[in-house]
Amino acid sequence: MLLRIEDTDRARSTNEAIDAILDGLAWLGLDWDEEPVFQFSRAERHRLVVDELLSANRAYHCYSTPEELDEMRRIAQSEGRPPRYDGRWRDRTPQEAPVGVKPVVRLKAPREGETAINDAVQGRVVIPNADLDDLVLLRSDGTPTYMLAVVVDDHDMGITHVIRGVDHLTNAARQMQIYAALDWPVPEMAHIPLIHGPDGAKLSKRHGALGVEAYRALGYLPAALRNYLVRLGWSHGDEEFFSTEDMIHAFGLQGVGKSPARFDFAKLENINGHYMRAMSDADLLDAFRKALPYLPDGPDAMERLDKGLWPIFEKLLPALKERAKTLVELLDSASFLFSERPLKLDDKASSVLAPEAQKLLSLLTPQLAALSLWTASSVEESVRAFAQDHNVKLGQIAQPLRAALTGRVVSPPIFDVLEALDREESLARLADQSG
RNA sequence: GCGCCCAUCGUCUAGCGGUCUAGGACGUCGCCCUUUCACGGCGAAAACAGGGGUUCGAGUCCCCUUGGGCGCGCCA
Repeated sequence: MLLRIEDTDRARSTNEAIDAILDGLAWLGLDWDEEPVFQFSRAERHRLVVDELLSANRAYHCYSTPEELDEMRRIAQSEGRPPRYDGRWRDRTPQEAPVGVKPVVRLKAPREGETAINDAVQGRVVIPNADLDDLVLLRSDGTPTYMLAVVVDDHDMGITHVIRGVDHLTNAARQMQIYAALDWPVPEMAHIPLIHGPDGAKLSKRHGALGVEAYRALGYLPAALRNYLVRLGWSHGDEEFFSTEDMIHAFGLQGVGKSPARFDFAKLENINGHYMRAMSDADLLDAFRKALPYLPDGPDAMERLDKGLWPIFEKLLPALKERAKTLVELLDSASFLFSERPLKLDDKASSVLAPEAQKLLSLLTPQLAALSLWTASSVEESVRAFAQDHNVKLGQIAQPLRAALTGRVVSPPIFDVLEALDREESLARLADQSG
């Protein structure tokens, strides 16, 4: 697989922008083999193609200034016509060129008839040529535009399928005019629907859309995101889960619908949770460690876990992962492990630790301290006996225990927590809260 | 404004003229499991945008309306 970076817009193609693309794709697991091709490095080739077009009289120099073009569009708009370039330089000679104006090169596009796109997803789409003006091939500074560059590169690189968002549909028509002027065969085209925001409004950077890197910080797994994304606008019967292998076998343009989908975080979370549970503990641990630096408060948590707490984390991971839909939730649900004593209790935990409960805990603590063996089952046995002796339900002692040990009212099974925390830490936390 | 495209539960979708009293998934709501929360299991509510045609028969074909989206740069 080959990666091509379309960097013909020099101002926007900053190193940061390019790194963000590379980084995002790599994280998502969308790999490429050879060195990326930077489109701008092929500018010389693009200019050569334009020379051909010029000498074949399929393109021409245009001396209209940006101000002139603005004016043109404004007037057209006010007269109810489409805002287009009017082709005023189409058939003029260079002798008429105003001095001091650097020209652009425009394609001499057909003015009548229509251009048809045979699209694998959209079907046959016909655009009147009157709605397509003479697009710019070379800017006045001599650099190629994207419109020209894609066509030349796709042709030179032997691209068989052009698959992209519908926002490129009319570009496809324009590009076909370039193919036609060059007498080149047109690759298979497929324009897939766009993804909308949860509110149905458009999803774009300008409207709060997230870059790939944001999904990493949100704690999603690349495999889960891929799975979620592939099911947006495409389906394969009733199947919901697809491994990379499955996708490769099952995916086809025939299954792609034409209507746009809304992005639904609830479903993404569900799928992510599914992947987390389905993963082996070792793989999940690995994914978690890799993601940690990017998660909110992750670096801080990493520092604390590095102080010998990883074994405890690992021990509780099977219980923890049942309760988390994202890596962020996983981190949050594990935070009691490395919280410093005395623990800060959340509101619900404080109310669980009423005086009555505190009294029970102070009675239980010495009994636990006397245990010769500290395992989940030995502790459980002891606590169950305690509950019976004091004629309380298990929950009446388990909940205060949970509150005292985790600072919360929700956690993995409490006896597993006791075991993971170990005797010393558990007893210390109990002492902190049994007042 | 002009051009193009879209329209099944709240959301993602199955459906390619009769098997649809419309299926699955997420979400929601019950119940079960249970030391909490999850997981898991069982169950429920929930949709063919509206109107005309075509046809023996329309969610499925055609037209209109309405509602959405995309495009109209010396951006990509």
